[in-house]
Formats: sequence, structure tokens, C-alpha cells
Amino acid sequence: MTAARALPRRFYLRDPRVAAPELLNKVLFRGSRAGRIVEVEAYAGSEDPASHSFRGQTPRNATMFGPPGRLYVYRSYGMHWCANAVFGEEGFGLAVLVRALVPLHGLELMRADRTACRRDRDLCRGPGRLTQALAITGADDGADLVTGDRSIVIADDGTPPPNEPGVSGRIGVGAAADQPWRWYVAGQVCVSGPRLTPPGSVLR
DNA sequence: ACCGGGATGTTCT
DNA sequence: GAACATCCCGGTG
Repeated sequence: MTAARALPRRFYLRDPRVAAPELLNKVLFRGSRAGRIVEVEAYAGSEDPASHSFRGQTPRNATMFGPPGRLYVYRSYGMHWCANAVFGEEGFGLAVLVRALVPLHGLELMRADRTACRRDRDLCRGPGRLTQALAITGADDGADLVTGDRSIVIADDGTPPPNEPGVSGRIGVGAAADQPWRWYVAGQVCVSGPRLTPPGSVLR
């Protein structure tokens, strides 16, 4: 068993379309709560009409344009929070949205904050759900994931990313829906979105 | 399992 | 006003 170690700054200093699949199977910690990342989406700044940073910096997306390795949190549909890790060189507005986790630690706290949730597998299944389960809000926007200044960290516990992650277009986006910038652990029941193929099945 | 509608508020045209 | 990187509930099959 390997002790979990926070990802170094250099991990984030890359194109999110390259780094995002490597985020799979890393562990997102928030205080005593934690979950394994099993679904992510990359957002590619000025090249990407679906990105919040596509039209340049605003008060909302300022964190995206800051240093890599910080947490960008925004409000979605007026009532949910969604959490991203900032990637690439400062000033480019690149990020990876964390869309789903397998709950690992602090399940009692997660259940308490997700009273509408019936099954544990749905605790962190979706970007709005996982922030609720980990108690991440807009107050956490700008947190440093490398130093853990607000007890939010992404760490490597020795579990490698999948050799062949599932790939698809991003969920819930209108523009650039055809870009294959969503990656997930194939067959994992905690992945969000419609059930595609059953675990282990092959395209036919 | 899959669909449709409502909740709710910030951002931008 | 419209669009939105969503979720939950209650229908139907």
C-alpha cells in the first residue's frame, strides 16, 4: 500500500487534453472525505467554444486564467457547484472538470450532505453531486491543489490510470459537442451519464 | 431503463 | 430574455 501524495505543480503545467486521462484513478481529498476520480472532461480555452474561458477573462472565470493546480469552482444552473482543476500555462484559461468519483472515505458525511441520494454509488456520480458530497462550494474557488491550502488536494495513491479509458464527447455542452474530450473508467458504475455498454463488453 | 418538467440564479446578448 | 459544463422526482414500459 502506497501513501497518497499530492500531485506536483508540473502535473498541471500541461495541455488538459493530454493530462485529463491521467487524472483518472487519482484521489480527490477534501478534509476527511475522499473519492477516486473516474470521469473527467477537458476544456481548451480560446480554441474551445464550450469553455467558460472562450471569450476571455471575466470575474467568474478569473481562476481559470491564474496559475495551474488551482481549483476553479462555478455555479451551474443556479443551484449546483462544479469543480475544475486549472491546467497549462497561466493566462490560457485551460481546465479539467471532475465529473464523477468513487466514494472512498467520509461516506457518513457525504450521505449527510446528500440526503436526496439513495444509493452510495450515486453519492459522487455527476459534477454537481460530487461537490455536494465533498462540501465544495464557491468559497473554495481558487484553492491550491498542490499545497492543499484549503484541505483540497488531488493525490496519487499508486493506482495507475486505465490503459484504455473510455472516450466520448462532453456531456451537457452545446458547442463543440463532437470533440472527444471526456474520459472515464470504462465499466465503473459511478460514472455519470447514460449507461453505454455493460462492463467488459465490446463495441458491436 | 428512459423520458419530461421544474427548481433556481448568474452571465451574456 | 435566453442560455446554461445539473439534479431530482414522478411518469411510463
